Amino acid sequence: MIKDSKIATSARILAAAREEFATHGLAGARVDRIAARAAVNKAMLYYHFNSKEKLYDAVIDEHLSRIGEFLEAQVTADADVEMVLENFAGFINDLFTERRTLIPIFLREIASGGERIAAAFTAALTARGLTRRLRKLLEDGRKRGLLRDLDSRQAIVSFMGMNLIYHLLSPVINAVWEIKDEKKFRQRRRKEVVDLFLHGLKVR
Amino acid sequence: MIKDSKIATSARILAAAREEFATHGLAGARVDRIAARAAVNKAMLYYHFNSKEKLYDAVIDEHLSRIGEFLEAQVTADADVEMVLENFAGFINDLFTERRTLIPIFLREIASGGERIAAAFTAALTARGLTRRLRKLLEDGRKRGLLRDLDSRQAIVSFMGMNLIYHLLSPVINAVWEIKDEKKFRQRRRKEVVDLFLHGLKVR
DNA sequence: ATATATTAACTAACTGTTAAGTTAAATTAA
DNA sequence: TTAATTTAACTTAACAGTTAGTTAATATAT
Repeated sequence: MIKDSKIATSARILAAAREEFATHGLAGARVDRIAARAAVNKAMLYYHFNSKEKLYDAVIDEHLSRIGEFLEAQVTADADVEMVLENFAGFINDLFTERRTLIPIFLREIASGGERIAAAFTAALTARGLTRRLRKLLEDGRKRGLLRDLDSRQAIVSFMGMNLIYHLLSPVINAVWEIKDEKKFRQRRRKEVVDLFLHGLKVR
Repeated sequence: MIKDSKIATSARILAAAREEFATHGLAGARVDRIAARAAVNKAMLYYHFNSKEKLYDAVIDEHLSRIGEFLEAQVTADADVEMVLENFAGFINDLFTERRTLIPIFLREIASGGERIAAAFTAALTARGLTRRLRKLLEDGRKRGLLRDLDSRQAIVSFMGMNLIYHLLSPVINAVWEIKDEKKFRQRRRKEVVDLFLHGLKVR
């Protein structure tokens, strides 16, 4: 069938490109290597994707739309602060665990300005009202005297940082803190992070 | 004078390389652009630094030794938890503010495995006993019933994350949270982070 | 039914350019 | 005078992108 083989080919190219761009970045990636890895003729990359840059764009877009799906699944539950924070921590964890190649691509995008990631995240988050709702949650808690008088944006950024840091810098952190069982450390982290943040947030 | 002109030339090349590698990464950097920016003939790069890779190494080493100096200055004060954490937050802040080009280079290094950064940080930190001392600090506080029963490594990693995140992801965070006055946000952050972490750490 | 045209998918070989790295000669300093 | 710098011009390899043509499947005409 034509359709099947078409999908298979361009999907194979995309998968190969994902790996190549993740390990070498846009400038360091080699079109010939992508073709070889996908087991297709190099001209097929140009037939299906027009240019190296456009292929890179396709890889980025694929990642971003996957993040969109993850966020979509997140919108449902609208419980208390604990629940929302735990969901968020889980979301970050699942996302970066499932999409191994996302982290290096993400890091390199940030290194070169991060405009497209910034735009995509802003659009994805505000479209679903997630920033607004997260902020409101903390501010309501504050008004009701349950949470401390902290700048909600600063607090949320801190929470993001606690959650993201190990995913972004695991090679460095593992070395510095002599972490042997990375998987275990990562599993425990989710709970520790929520606990620390909540304790830091609540009034005594 | 030989010495003066020698230093001037190779220092100019190094400075130009720092910028180039920061904006384009190793693979994306152009040797001709570095030469043009440094206002020297391209052959001078090879005369002074042998290869593009070695020049890149020199840039990395320069950054790492600067971090070493920052850490050195940190070793002195050995006060209470509050002081140590505030010093650390200040250290991170000063380092990344002073060394603008460090962040993109750092991010790209992590993206390509981060081995050299991991090794350098581990060596620099353990040589000065900073990891050990930081851990001991939290565990002593716990034994004396002042601090909560948290995994000290997880807590410190969280604190690192809170401190680093805005430096690493400012383009994204500014866009998502509509931060107009970046400088102000950054200034306030230091205090907010220490406050949140300490509150999260202390027993009620 | 069979021949003809059309199109998508694909390939091998090629091209032009870019960019790292070299060299041999000239200039400068001691 | 000789050693250290510096330069313009050059070489070479790698790489992104192209081309001209093939194959096989599908649609259209007779």
